[in-house]
Amino acid sequence: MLSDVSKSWWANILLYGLCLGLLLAALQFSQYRLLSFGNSEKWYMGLIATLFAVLGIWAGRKLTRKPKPAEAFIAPEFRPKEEVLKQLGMTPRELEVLEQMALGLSNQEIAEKLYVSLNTVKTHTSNVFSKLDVQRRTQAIQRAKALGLIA
Amino acid sequence: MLSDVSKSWWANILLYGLCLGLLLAALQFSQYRLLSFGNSEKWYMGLIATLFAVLGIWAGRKLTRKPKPAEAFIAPEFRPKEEVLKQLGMTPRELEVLEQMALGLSNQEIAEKLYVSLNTVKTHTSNVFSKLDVQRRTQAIQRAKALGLIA
DNA sequence: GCTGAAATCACCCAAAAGTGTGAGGGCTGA
DNA sequence: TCAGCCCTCACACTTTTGGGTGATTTCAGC
Repeated sequence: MLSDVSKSWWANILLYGLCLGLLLAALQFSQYRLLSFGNSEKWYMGLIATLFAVLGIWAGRKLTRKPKPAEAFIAPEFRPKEEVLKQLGMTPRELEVLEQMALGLSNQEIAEKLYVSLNTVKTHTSNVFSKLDVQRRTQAIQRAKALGLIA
Repeated sequence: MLSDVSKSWWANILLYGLCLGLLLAALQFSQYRLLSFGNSEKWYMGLIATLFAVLGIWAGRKLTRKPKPAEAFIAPEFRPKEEVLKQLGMTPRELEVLEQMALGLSNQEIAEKLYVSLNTVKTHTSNVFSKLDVQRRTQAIQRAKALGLIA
């Protein structure tokens, strides 16, 4: 099955292919008028070449540039990698605590934000650390980002 | 004065401009042979157009793609923003400690790595925190990254 | 030679973080 | 219904971190 990203990629290919085809057709059509102009073909050819070069640059930019958030086909929201989460056995609550941790909050602040006790947060953080195989929260944040668990 | 980045940019422009010029020259030259071929110009023109489209795509890619480490003109090493450092009054040693901190090391580990005492590291970290206007190391790392002080 | 910035270190104290154990309640699938 | 997972919380303990003060040394600049 196709992901959203690859689908939009194919849409781009089709779009630009269509543009190219149209331009080629226009080129074909213009041949008839051109021939009556005699030896000015040289300049005409240069014009066509330049036109296609510009088109190529434009297409190249469009095709290779990363889509900006505003123009993206799909929402660029962050999604934690589910397979990694499952593999580590990370529970939803633990991930939540991890996210707050990455925001620079203290355990106490996390507890207040999530409406649980400080001890509960400590339990979660401990579990997170052992699952990520780290000793400190700074390492946990690093690792979680590297694994794509948090933004 | 030109920065290294903008210098390489101009070098790219020159290079691709040269390629374009060469191709145009080749086009001019080939006109003579072409004319004797009679009405096969149509296909020839299409070929030229395709050629330039490909060239354009190639140039577009080259011009807009971020240079990879291996192919970059200049070393893509991280450079902390000097003006921000000066503005914050961050000393070289403090920055060094900050970097180690961002690697997830404890104060003790930083002390061993930098061959100083734990107390010295604590002094540095304290200074870093007050200069970055934060209370915890997690926040300091966040802020330093946001300010472009560390990678 | 004086001054100031930077780096070094010590000591003390408080707060936060991390470790380990135990335990109760809720929800779910076998 | 019952085992298993998850979430919750407590308590005790150690380690780490952060804050404040003060001191010494080195070194560049005036």
